[in-house]
This record gives sequence, C-alpha cells and structure tokens, in this order.
Amino acid sequence: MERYNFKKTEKKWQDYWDQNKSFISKIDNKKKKFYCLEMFPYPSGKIHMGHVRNYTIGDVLSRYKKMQGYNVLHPMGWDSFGLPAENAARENNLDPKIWTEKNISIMKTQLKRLGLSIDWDREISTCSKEYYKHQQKFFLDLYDKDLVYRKESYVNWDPIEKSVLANEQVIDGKGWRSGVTVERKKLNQWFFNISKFSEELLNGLDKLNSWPNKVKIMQKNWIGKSFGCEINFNLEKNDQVNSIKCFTTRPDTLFGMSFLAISVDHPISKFYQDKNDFKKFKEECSKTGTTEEAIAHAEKIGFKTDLKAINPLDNTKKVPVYFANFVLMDYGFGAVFGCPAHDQRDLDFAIKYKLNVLPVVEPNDSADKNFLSKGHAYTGPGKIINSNFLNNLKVPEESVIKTIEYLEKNKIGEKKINFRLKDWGVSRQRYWGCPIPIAYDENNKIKKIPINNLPVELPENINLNTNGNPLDHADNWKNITIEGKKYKRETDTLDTFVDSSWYFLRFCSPKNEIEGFDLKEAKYWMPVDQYIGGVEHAILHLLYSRFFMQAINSNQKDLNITEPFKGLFTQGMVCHETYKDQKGNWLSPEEYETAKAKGEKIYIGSSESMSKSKKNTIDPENIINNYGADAVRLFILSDSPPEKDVQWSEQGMVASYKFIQKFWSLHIKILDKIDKSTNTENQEGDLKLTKYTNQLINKFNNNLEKFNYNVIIANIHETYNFLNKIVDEKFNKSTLLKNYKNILSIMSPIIPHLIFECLETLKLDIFQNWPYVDKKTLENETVNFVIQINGKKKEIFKVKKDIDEKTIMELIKKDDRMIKSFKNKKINKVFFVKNRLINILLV
RNA sequence: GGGCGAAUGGCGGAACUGGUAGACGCGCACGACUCAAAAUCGUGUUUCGCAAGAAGUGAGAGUUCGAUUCUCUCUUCGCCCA
Repeated sequence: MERYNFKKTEKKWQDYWDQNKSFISKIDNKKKKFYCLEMFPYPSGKIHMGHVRNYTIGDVLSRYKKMQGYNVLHPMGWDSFGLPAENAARENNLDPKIWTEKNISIMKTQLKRLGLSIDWDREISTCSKEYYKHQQKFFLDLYDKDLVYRKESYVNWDPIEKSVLANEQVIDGKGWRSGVTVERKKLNQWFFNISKFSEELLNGLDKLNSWPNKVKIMQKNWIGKSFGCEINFNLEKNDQVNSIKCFTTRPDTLFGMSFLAISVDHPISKFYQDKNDFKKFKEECSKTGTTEEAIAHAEKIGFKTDLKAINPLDNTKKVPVYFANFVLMDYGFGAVFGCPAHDQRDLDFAIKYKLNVLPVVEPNDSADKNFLSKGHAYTGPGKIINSNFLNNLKVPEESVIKTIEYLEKNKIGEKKINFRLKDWGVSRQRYWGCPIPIAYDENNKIKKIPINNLPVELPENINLNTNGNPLDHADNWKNITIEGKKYKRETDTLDTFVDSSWYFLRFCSPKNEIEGFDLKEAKYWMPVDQYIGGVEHAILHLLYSRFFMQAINSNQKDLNITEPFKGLFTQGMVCHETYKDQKGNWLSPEEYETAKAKGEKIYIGSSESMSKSKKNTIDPENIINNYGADAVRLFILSDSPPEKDVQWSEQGMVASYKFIQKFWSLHIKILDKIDKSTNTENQEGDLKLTKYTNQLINKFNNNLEKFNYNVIIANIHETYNFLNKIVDEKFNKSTLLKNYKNILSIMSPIIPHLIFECLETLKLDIFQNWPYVDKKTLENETVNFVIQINGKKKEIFKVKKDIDEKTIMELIKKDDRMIKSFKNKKINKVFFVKNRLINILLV
C-alpha cells in the first residue's frame, strides 16, 4: 500500500491553486460576499506559530464560506513599516527596504506552504509608495477637515527608541517594545482628533453584535465617558488669578472638600516657575511618567501654593491650593477638588499633608460606617450628611443631579460630559515610516505638500547611525522648493498604527492608483465580515481603525459604512513550556533536549506564550517540513478552543501527523470498497451510514459557525473511528460514494491537501459544494431512555421513539434490577420527560 | 481598588435551551505482530471497591423531581482598567 507523501501532494495542490488562480476574487453581484480578514503580519523574518494559528482559523472559515457559495475575499498583506527594520538595517548596515522585502519574500513562501486560500493578487505592503501615497492623501484630507492638527505637548519619550509613544503604548510605565521606563518631554506633535468621535465610537459598539463582549467593554472603558460638571472655584483675593475651573463626577461631595489640586502644567504654574523649590517639585513629578497607571502607583506629593480656593457652596470655607503629581493637565481642566473622605487618592494626600477629612456620605450598610478609622475612603451608596441643604439626598441616585441643578441655577458650575479618550499622537521620530506630507516655511508656518507632488518618498541610502531621527540629518531631502519658495520638510513619520487603520479598505481595490480605495469595490466588499486576530489589539488597532472609518465616512458619505469590522474573533496565544539552565539562562526546546540527554540539570518553568526572549518558540517551517501543512493545521486547531491559549505539544503534533497517514490508508481501503460494491446491498447499513453522515454535517455546521474548531477536530477523529469500524460491511455503491464524498467535503476546509487528493482519486470534482443536511435522517426511531430513581441514573433503556409513560413503566416493572430498587418502597411521584427520561421518586 | 472571564480525570479539553458528566486527543497499562525494538493494530483507562455499589465537575449554601449548566457567598487563577 502506498504511503501518503505529504511533501509531494501538498506541493501539487499548492501549485494547482496558484496556477488556476483558485482563490482570486472579483465582484459578483449575483453572489453574497464574505470578507474574511486576519490581522496582517509584520514581516519580521519568519512566520511564527501565532501566525499559523491565526491564518489557519481564517482559512478554515474562508474555505467553508466559499463552499457554501459565498463570494469570498481573503487577502493578505504586510504591515511593513516599523522599528525592527530600522534596527536590523542599522546593525547590518543595509537598507530597511531591502531587509523588509527579503523578509516578505521568505514569509510569503512560508505562508503559501500552509496551503492558505488567499487571493495573492491583492497583496499589499504598507511600506510601498503605492500604499503610503494614499495614506498621505488621507492625511491631507483629514487636515482639511480639522481632524489632524499640530500642537506642543508633553509626550512619553522612549529613550531607547528615541521616539514618542502613545499613552496606549506605555505599559507599566515602560515602552511597549523597548521595555524601558519612559520619560516626559515637551515636543511639537501631530495629532489625529480621535476624541471628536468619542460619542460615535462609544455608541457604535452597541451595533457590533458579533464582537466579543470583552473587547467591547475594554473599548468602552478606554473611551471612558463620565458624567459630571465643571465648577468654577473663586480664589481668595489674588492679583494674578481669580478662579480655577475643575471637572468632577462627584459635585455632591463639595462640602467635604479640603483642598484643590492642580497639575504642574496648569497655566497658573507660570507664576511659580521661577521659584527653585517649585522647579525641583516639577522635576520630581516628571519622574512619575504620564500614564494614569504610573500616577496611581506613585506616592502622592504636593506643592503648596499661597492661593486659597473658596467653597462655592459655603463661602466661609476656604481651602489650600496645591500642585499635585496625580493631576494631569490633559484630563478635565488639569484641576480637581479633593474630598478625602470619599476618594482614596485624596485621602492619601490629605493624611500626608494633615488636611481636614470630613465625611459627607453616610454608607447604607452599617458595616461600612467606620470606614475612616480603617484608612479607607468611601465611594459606595448612602445618604448625604454634613452638607447643609444637600443633607439626606440619596447617593448616587439623587445627590449628583440635585447638586448640579443647584450649581447651574446659581451659575457656579455647569453639567458636563467628559471623555477619557485623548487625541492620538501620530508623530514618530523615525526613518522607517510613512512621511508626513507637510513642510514648513521659514516662519515655521505649515505648508501642505501639493497633491501632485505626492507621494513624499523616503530618501534612500541615508545614514541611519544618527542620534535621533535620521530624516533630521537628511538635508538633501529635507530642504525643498515648492512653487519657487523654500521649505523644510516635516521629518516625523507616522505611527505604524496609521498604516493598519485602513488597509482593510485598500484590499478592496489594491491596485487603484488614483484613490486609496475604489468606492464601488469598497461598497461591495466592506465591511469585513469576519476579522480575526490577537486580543492584544483589542483597544489600539481596533479603535484607530474604527476612527478612520468614521473620519472617511464623514468625508465620503457615499460609502455609508461606519464600522469596519462586522464580526471580530480574538484568538488565544500559542504557549510552550520554558526552560532554564543552572545559570538561569533561557533554553530553547532543542537545547533542553540536548542538555537533558547529557544529564544536565534543567529547570522546567511554566508554560508561557511563545516568545523569542524566553526562547520557547517552535519554528513552523521545521514543523511543516517534518509533518506537513495539513498535520500542522489539524494540530493547531485540535487541542483548545481557538479563543483560548493553546499548549504546543510535540506529541499532539505527532498524533495529528499520524492521523493524516491513517486517514489515507483508510481512504485506500474505502476506494477499493467502492470499486467492489454493487448497487444492491444492505439496507440497514446504508441507512446507518446516511444517518451518521447527516448528523455529522449537522454537527459541522453548528460547530463551524461557533468557531468550535477543536470540537470539529474531535468530530473528524470520531468519523475516522466510525468509518474504520464499518469499512468491512456491505453498502450500496452509490450510497457509499455519496456519503463518503460528503464526509470528505466537509473535512476539506481543515485539511485541504489530503482531501483534494482523496477527491481526485475518486474522480470527483475537487471543489465541492457544502452538502445540505437531510433533516429527515437526523431523527432516530429509537432513543436511549434514562431511568432515574430519586434523581439518580439507574438504567438506560433503548426504546422506540415517542414511548409513553405507561409503556415505559411497564418495562421498568419487568426489569430485574428495577424490581430490586422498588423492593419495600412506594412510588411517591413520577416525572416523565418525553424521549429523555423518567424520574421515579420512592419513599 | 474596579470590571470581565475561568476553574471538569494524570494532561489538553467535550457536554444543545437545566435531563446519560468525562466525547475526542495525549499519556499510561495490557495484548497482537517481531529474535528484539520501533512503527502499526487491538483492548482498557474519573476515583474508591474483588463485586454489588458508592462518591464525583474549585469550596460552601440555595432554587429544582433533577444543577458542570441558574442564584448567592468564598478561594484560586487569567485578562483589562485604575
């Protein structure tokens, strides 16, 4: 018997798909479209297991939808701008473009070896000028619409990358890529006015029914809509300032106010900037970083001013004004009032500076009443106390609204909605990114690069070994003349998140030279029906893409699509055990094997997501070489639900490989069986086979729609076991062929190479349609009927369908074991559930 | 500190709207083939018990004839935010 040669067969079908352009997609108005998109990769050099998992999940879905008759768009491209290319180029003294293109070519070959049903004619690369040309146009469009602006602002400065990071790119006070503590720095920066769409981005979430709830909640929290009011605090007579404006969500705690805290960047700070102790304090604050998280963890420190703020509800009460490190200039107005009894941060601050603490909310639950003696601020429900005319209001239902009403009536404050979402800083001080199509005249006035001069191309052959941004030093490129006037180019390039914020649109018409996307094509293909990628992009990339769609839509109403991704699926990570030697160095799985063989002592650590830094990676290329693409696809889907992390297991991988081999052997047997069968055989067996097949299709349908791919793999194993068991029985030839064909068909999205080969040996069409379920055959004429005594399972009777209570009771009374159970007992009550069970309660 | 989610054999994990817990795979054990091993095939595998039987889905309660599934409290873990 011939062994299945995966190398030969997989190559054969991959070439076939390529040559026959099997997965090329075109608009077809007669067909329903299905746009399946996986997050495109960064061309780092080689594909990793995370890619394998991501693209296999998408491929299964694409192939399934195609078989169901959808016109499927399943493209692939490269998120090819970014720092690694610049670093690699610097280290190896070559052009980032060459490095990137080489990587793309390697990774493309690797992806093709997975047998993905991708329309490669639509391949795009964000670092190509054909792509970023349009991005520059978008930028200028947004600029015209006031959705892009330039301002001086404090930024998170990554000293390793020598670049600015967005707040979202700062994790634990450290750069998300470099892992180094970020610093504060003031720079002129370009911003996208994402906060203009705060309300739309928040409301849009409600319509996204096919998004994981988790992601929607994360976005909602990120946008952070809060309801409150702004209050104007008058200051005790002062020459320089009269009042300070604050935003608060808790105006109802005003009577508990014991200080006012303002940011060190607050306009008032200009009156203090010459004072040495203030300078020192400000410097101290700058060490904290600008993220909310860093601030929360840092010790609360303040700098007391000589100002006194007057409580607007009781002008006999005056409180000190402090500069404080926990107040940010870009949230609210850079000023908050402190009510220590009901805000932990304020309480910490008040204790440190020995300020008054007056409780103004009495907790509902008496157990909470002594909160202050425990050092806790109380933020829960209750009623207002110690607050004059506000007393006895219910917190929070009445208190906030009633206080705001009062403040508005007396013109002290105003109702206000505040968002946590800040504008998106897109300037990066790097070479390898999309140039910003802007120049400055000698007065530093902004000049848009004329459309005809686009794209602004990156200069080639420039020195990357400079301090800071290499473009700053590229004088030939930087100095330009437009319409006879001299200008200097903007040398910042765009954050790479900009590149990925509209690539899904580009895929609709990737070769259009005039526009970023063709309206007709975009209207047909958009939105993406199923987007698949890692949950790590739950906030940034998805929010930015949604912003872009809003912005484009406000520009081009005809498109009439505000949400780019109709469905979202976030897959889990691929994990592997970690190993360390005695010196504490990480070991790769191969090094671990070698060291173990030598008898060295190795520490086996927890299983963690595969990463180069922990060396616990497995190279997909080796795996494909050893076991083949189908086996890898099968394994990567088999062990865990796709949304959860999966544990890489060599044994599991081998099992999948063996399964492919086993299935091929079985296929040879079935081929022979079909050959030798005639058209008159074994009614009972035929029915059994037909029934099994239909039930299987039904299971596949349900499980595929719900992304239960691991269960599908279990179904495939069961099917093998079933076929293997019945292969020696006799069947009607056409029944056998038809059912077997359907079984093969539904397996083909998972292990396409093997199945195409099987279908070919059967001389059948290799592109099968998805089979329909024959509903009639789903029903069984017998059921397994459960007999319970006092709610516990005792027996299972195989009985005719729709058996009634009386008949089943007769059967029970004849059954020996049941008779034993009934001995000396009386039947108290009987619960009968049709076709399922009977529960007999005995006393 | 807040939000969301999870917890099922030695392991990864199944179980439709409350109705046969442990599908499928790994591992393990035994058997067949073999001089032997690997590979392959077969059988078994929640725990306790020789068995009859009993217990059993993180812990504890509740609702129900019946709870892995619903409710409450707690523990641990994960993710996000502070």
